[in-house]
Amino acid sequence: MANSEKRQEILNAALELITEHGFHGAPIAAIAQRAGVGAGTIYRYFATKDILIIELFQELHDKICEYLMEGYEEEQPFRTRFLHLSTALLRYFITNPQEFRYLEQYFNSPYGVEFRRDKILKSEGDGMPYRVLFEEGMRQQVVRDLPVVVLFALTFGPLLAVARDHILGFVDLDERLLVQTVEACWDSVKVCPMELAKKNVYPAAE
Amino acid sequence: MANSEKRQEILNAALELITEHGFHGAPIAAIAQRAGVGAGTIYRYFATKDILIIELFQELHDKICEYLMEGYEEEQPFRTRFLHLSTALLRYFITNPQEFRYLEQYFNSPYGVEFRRDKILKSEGDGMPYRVLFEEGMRQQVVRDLPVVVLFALTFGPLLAVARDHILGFVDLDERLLVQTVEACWDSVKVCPMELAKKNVYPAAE
DNA sequence: GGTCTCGGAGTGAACGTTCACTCCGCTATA
DNA sequence: TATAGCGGAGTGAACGTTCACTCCGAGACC
Repeated sequence: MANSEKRQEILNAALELITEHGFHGAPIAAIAQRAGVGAGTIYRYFATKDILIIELFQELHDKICEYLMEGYEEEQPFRTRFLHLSTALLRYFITNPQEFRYLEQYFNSPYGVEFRRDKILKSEGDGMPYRVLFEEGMRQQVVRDLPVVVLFALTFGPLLAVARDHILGFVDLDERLLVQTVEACWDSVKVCPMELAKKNVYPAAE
Repeated sequence: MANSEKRQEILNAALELITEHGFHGAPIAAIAQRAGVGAGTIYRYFATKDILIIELFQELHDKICEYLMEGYEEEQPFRTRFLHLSTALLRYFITNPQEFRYLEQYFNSPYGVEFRRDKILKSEGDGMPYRVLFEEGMRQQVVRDLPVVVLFALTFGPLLAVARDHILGFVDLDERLLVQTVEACWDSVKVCPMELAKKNVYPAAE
């Protein structure tokens, strides 16, 4: 087994075991066994278990970002762009349940809080298509005038919840239902036409 | 210290420590110390640590249900009822951050999955005002025709996410913003007037 | 009333288990 | 043979749980 192959085997084994049994139910010894290496070998590639967990997250994160941007076009209208990103994200999750479960655990742990703190506080839009979409959309009165954090919550909250429920078997998200769900999310983020009309006709009323 | 007082002290200590450090960062020894009792005493009230965790959850759950139903009136229109429940829930969370953090951890663990499996599979609406609201709302074409699980996701997904972000200090949810957020949730759950009109005029188109 | 007895709640040191991590001998390759 | 990478038994710390013991207040008896 080549060098980098062994590293990948360790990451795969960690993904599988952590997905099945959680961070605390996946001891280094078990990861080593499933990867077909010795326990000590893991420490030749990752200084600590924490670092293994973080690097695994970063690999998955990069993979998803790449997937989301496939076929994404800045020139499309806001709604189209939102639907593209969100359906792609949801579709990725339900076709890669293992990766989803890992990410879910990661975000619901102190690791994830740190990650989000970084992302939110540094206000650059680099590589964050959603942020750009929301900020530009607010300027053009297509997206509600709410803090970006709230818009994120309105979008990712439902998406993560339905993905989880689908994977747990609580609902069967076929393509039609998936699109309906994402459209519903959009309706919570967009400025609805009636509100917009009211604002423009009686600007002082607000 | 009376008998039941001691039990409450243990529950309080567990709530504090688990909120601060997670399930795995709150050893029985530490809970006992904070509660001012011996480690062995805890096992006179709770057979295992798991049972302590589950009973603590049930106490908090009951408390919230009671709070939500204060001033709730079945006769009000759907939107009013939805806003009542959801603003109450969100307000409860941000004024009781410790309880929220505990519930969040609980739901994001195997305990929570079991709980939700029970709640979803038994389709009785007993003590579940949201479920009644959604099912009745769908029949009257006020709420979108989606699986109840998806409607739950559209509602609780954003609410939990913004509550968490408020508590972590990523956003400041004042009363105005809180209501705006809940209204946005409603817009993802309700049937929007244009859709309804379309459906009624061209019923065959769908 | 004073003293003795007893039941059971309370205690915390000790136990067995599990874990992340280390260390040193082994092996494959050149 | 020399070297670099690897393996897995070993290590100490930390955990949930147990159990032999302490302590105290309520009755029983004088």
